[in-house]
Formats: sequence, C-alpha cells, structure tokens
Amino acid sequence: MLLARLAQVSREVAATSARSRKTALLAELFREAEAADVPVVIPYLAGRLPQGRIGVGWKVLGRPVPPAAAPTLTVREVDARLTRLAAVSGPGSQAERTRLVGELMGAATEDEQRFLLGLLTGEVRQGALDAAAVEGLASATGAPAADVRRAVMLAGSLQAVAEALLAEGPDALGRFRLTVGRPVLPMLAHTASSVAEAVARLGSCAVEEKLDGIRVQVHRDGATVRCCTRTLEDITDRLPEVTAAARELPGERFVLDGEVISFGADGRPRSFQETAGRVGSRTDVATAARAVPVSPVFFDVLSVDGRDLLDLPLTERHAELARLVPGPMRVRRVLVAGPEDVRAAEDFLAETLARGHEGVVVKGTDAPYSAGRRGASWLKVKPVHTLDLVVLAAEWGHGRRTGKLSNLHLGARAADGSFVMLGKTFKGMTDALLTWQTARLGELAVEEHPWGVTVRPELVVEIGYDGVQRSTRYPAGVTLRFARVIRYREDKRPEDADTVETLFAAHPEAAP
DNA sequence: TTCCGACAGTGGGGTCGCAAT
DNA sequence: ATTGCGACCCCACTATCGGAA
Repeated sequence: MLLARLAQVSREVAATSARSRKTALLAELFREAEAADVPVVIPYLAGRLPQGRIGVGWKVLGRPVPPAAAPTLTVREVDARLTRLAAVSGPGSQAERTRLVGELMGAATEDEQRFLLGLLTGEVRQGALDAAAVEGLASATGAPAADVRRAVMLAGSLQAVAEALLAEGPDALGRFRLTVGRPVLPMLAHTASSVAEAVARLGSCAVEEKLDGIRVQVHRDGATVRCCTRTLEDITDRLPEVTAAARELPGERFVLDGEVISFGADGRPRSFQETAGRVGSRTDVATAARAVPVSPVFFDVLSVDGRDLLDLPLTERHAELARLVPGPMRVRRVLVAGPEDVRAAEDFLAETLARGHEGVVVKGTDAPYSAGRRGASWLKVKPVHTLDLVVLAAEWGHGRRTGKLSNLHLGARAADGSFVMLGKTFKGMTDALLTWQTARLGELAVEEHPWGVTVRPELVVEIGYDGVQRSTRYPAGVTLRFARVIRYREDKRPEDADTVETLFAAHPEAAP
C-alpha cells in the first residue's frame, strides 16, 4: 500500500467531525490493506509508530525539504527506513538521523510530508486515534467493537489484536485473555470536587489514600517479576526493591496494581519530584536506590494463581489482595456505606493529607476492574488551592487555538510592586473566554513577539493549582503544579493580587 | 429529547540520558 | 563540563459526538 493512500485517508478523517464517518474511512482502509501491511497501517492510522518514539523531534526534522512530485513510497518502505533510523546511535547519530529523515521527506509528496510530520512529532491531529482505530478494525472484520476493545486493553497493544483479527477473523479475539507477564492497560480515575460529591455519586464505596508517586503494575510468575508503568513501559530493572518485595509475597503467580513511592526516614512521603527522579534513573540504579529507596504500595489485584479477577467486584478483589499482600504494603482505606457516612470519608481525607499524601480515590465497592478505561467508579479527590495572579504575557495557541492568545504567563506581586513569574497555564478556558482574553490582552499589549505578546500587568486572574514544586526556571525558585484558570477577576486591580509571601505562607515547606 | 460517557486536543513542568558544543 | 533535545513521568480541563436514559 502506498503511503499516499494513508495520507489521503488521514486528511479525510481530519476533515469530518462525525465519528461514524471517521470510523467508516478507517475501516475501508483496513479492508484494503494486505496482510503484510497491517502491522504498519494500523499503528500509523492510530497516530503511532510501531517502533515507538525514535529520537526524532522538531530539531532533527530540520529545514523543510522540497517534496517529491509523485507518490512512490509504500508504507512498508517507510517502516523499513524508520526501523533503520531508530537503530542509529553513538557520536554523529543526530546528524545521521537528520540526513535519513531528510532523505525520507525528499521522497514524499507534500501530502505525505504533512502526514509523516504529524506521525514523527506525535501530532497527527485527525481527531481520531486509538478509539476510532478500534471501531474501524471492528467494522472491517465484523467483530463486535466491545470485544475488540477488550482484547486491546488485555493485550496492551492494538497492533497485536489487529494482526490476529485480520488474519484469522473474530474467533482470534478469544485468545486475548489476561496473562501473567503481559501488561494490561490500567484502570484510571475521574475527578470529583469533594469527598461528599464522590460518595453521593457512588453510594457504597472504599475511600483509599492517593499516593503521589509512579503507577506500577507488577507481574510475578514464579521467580520472574516484571514491573511496568501506566503506559506499559517496562521498568523492572529500575525497581529492585519492588521485584524483591514481589518475590516475598505468598503467591507464585499474580498481577498487582499499585503505586511506587519513596518515603523519607521520618516515614513521610518524599516529593513527587524526588520519587520520579529516582524511578527515572537507569544508569546506576544501585546508587540511586541507596539515596532514594522506593516502596510499592498496592491497591488492586487483577489475577492470582491463574484466576482472572478483572470482572469481580472491588470487594472481592480486595479480599484477594488482603490475602496476598501484607497491610503495610497496601494503601490505607476506609469503607463507607453511603452518603449518611460521609463524615468518616472526610475525616479519612484529612488524615491522609496530614500524613503528607495527595488526596484520596473513592471507589465503588461493586465495580469491576475496567482495564484501559477511565471508569466512573473511581473518583479522585484532591484539595485545590487558589491564588489571584496577574497576567504578564500570553502566547499564541496552536491547532484549534490558532489565532487565539492561549498560554498565560502568571505573576505574583513582589514587595517592591514588581511581579514575579510563577509559571504558565492554558487550562480551564472556554472558547468564549479565549476569544475574550485575546481581545482584552490585545488592548493591553506593550510588545509583540513571534510567540505572543507581553502586556501591561493589569489583568487579575484566579488560578487553581495542586501545590508548588521546586523550579530552576522561575525566579522565586518554585512553580505552580497543574495551574488552571478558574475565572478572571475584573473586580480586582493588580495591587490586590496575591504576593509571593502569600504563596510561601500557604506552602511553608516550599519557602526558601 | 436531553443527558452524559468517552475521546481527542491543548499544552504545563520536572528529570533523566545522550549527543553536541 | 555544560547545554539542548527527546522521552516519559505526573496532570486539568473543554468541546464534541453519539449512545443511553
């Protein structure tokens, strides 16, 4: 199959907003694909490279190359070239990758170049990625979409399911079961604004502490232990403590879901930055582990001794977890019967925060484990802090925000009346707000840049954030974590804005 | 008919490892 | 030695479609 055909379909998919039409276009293409093209066509249309990320970003892509006049590239040829490119390493590798990318782009037509650019940078922007590819695949093969989706979640891979399905038909789906040693996409949580809201929505529930670490899925099969992240990246080699802990447990074959986090000598959790830095260390794990030891803390079990527990209610899965994993290695939790019991849940949240954790996750007791889904039966609750800050500048948006001032530079008031930048945010804005702020900030602009405008510091905006973290980028030495716009405060003047001192008073642990 | 779940998009900041300078 | 880049960890929130209620 020619790459040009993929580029054409991607363009057509992007041009329609109807999901059913997107699915139909993808299904048509999957039907056309030869068997040998499938392992490439499927991930490409889901906006992914079979090789994963291959060390090509904006810098390596370099300057635009004149496009070819006629399409000649096949998808398999492109895949073979990218496999070679991914294997390049050592001194001079960046130049060699740049050369190979240039060669590839030179062989591509304008339409193909546009598609390849999106693929390589991870910005396909066709409004249809995994879910649409799953639907299209189901439609192309006559398999029920729900069965295909479930197989993909359990295989942790669209590609493997696609190959089996196109080669053998819908019967192949039965093969994709939960298997110890093969990572499963983890269940994710929605957000609730308060424990009361979460309990009201779920009724009978478990309230579990939410640790601010790295999600980890642990598979043990006899002496073999594998650990993977939320995106199914294998990090076994970086977590010797977790491997050892899993081997100590009284079970030979199981799959556990939890969080890996580092506790200080005082027993309190270290900051996310410290835990993430440790888990990110690959070159000298032993030294990193001595400085920042990590512990696994589990909250779910997906399989034990060959029994698949995914469809069991939380209560039953937790009973299995309690049999397998000792208390100190499980998250703390309380059971709440319903809204009449909300005080217990609120007290538990307060205790959890006092112990230095992030918040809680409220889970419906009857809910199964929905692999790969953001199930409505898991609701996280974290306290939200707010500050009134001043807009110092704004950056032009991209994609659907092109032409709108989007990303705001946020400043707190300093003692001398100047403003200290604390970070940026593009979150929390409706389209109407984007339009309004583009006009308003345009009036306040004092300087235009290629990236946006700097403005007179007059506009006050209420910002929500989850906490502060250390920063070398900003002058106060800290920045806001997950800052988002709540509302503009046109009733406030910049001299009413919050100060750096206010910030440090609210977060004394972050003060210099 | 209205409501709501799921998904894609729009990016934020930090840290590590590797290559370039 | 330092800097720049890419990958990947954490993540919030809005718009939209289409099935559920």
